[in-house]
Amino acid sequence: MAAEHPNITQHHSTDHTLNHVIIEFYEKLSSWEHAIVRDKGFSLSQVHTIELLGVHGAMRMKELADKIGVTTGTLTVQIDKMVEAEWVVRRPHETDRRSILVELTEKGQTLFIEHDALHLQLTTDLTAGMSSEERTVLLNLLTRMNREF
Amino acid sequence: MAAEHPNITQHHSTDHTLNHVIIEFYEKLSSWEHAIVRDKGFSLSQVHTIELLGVHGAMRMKELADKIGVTTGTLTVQIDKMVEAEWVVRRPHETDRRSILVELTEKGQTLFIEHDALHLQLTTDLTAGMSSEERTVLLNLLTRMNREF
DNA sequence: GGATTATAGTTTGAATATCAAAATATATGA
DNA sequence: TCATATATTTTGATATTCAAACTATAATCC
Repeated sequence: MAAEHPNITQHHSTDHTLNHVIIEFYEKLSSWEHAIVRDKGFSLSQVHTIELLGVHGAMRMKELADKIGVTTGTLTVQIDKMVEAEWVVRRPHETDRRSILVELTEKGQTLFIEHDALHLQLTTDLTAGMSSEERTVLLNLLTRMNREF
Repeated sequence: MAAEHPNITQHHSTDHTLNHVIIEFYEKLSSWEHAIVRDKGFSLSQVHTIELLGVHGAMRMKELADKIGVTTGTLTVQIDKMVEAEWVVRRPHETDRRSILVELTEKGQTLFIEHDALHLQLTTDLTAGMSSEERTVLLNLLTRMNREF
């Protein structure tokens, strides 16, 4: 048993290996995001909120809370602060008067675009050694995984 | 401009699309992990710690803190609790007397294995629609990305 | 329709997690 | 040796989080 990797036996199936590679990828992204976030003075959840709103557009509180993985109570106070900072606004849902939509302000958009550019740089760096065909294949495979979530 | 996706223009380059797919994948994994964690009564950081120690084996405090994305001060109190719960132990570093190695106990190993099984199930589900060749390609591409981090 | 149950969001108070800075111990290099 | 750098812990203040109670609206059932 290798002293430095006590929990990995040598002859995993592809599935096990793939699983660990995904976990490693997730951990590394998570660590990268953490570092970015701390530098900018946001919390991790706030950046996730900006990312989600930036990529998906306006969303209900409940939907957002589910996607981030926090309770709606937690999200309420978080969104309060983000409204205060003028990154997002609340507006009523068109058809469901219980619901509230949250969306990025212009300032929030700018933050999203800046943060997105950092992600793009990372993605570019990580895939620098790939051919354009390989990047296309990766895009295809990840898209299909996202659909299955 | 599509009302529901105000921030995504229609004609992105592959790189932009790939970037957003990676972000989406990360957000979804993060949300999944959050939900798992809340059910079990751990914190997200604690599970990351268990994952990291499980996959990498024993690690120094500093190294662990960097990978998780917290300060060493934060990690100290977190590890205190995990030692208390008998999931990990501290032991001196062989050559550097400033450093402390953290490693999983048998109980911690069991937790890791249980958590890892959930991840494996997720990975299996997400790649259920792929051929074995596609899974191999995915493994190859992700491994190369991990190396570039 | 009217009553009941479910869902969306907010508020509150307590518990927890986080950081920055100071303190201690050891290592490294001039 | 002395000065500087690194690893960890401690501390006190701040921020985050949850669960539960509460309000408002929607959906369902008789």
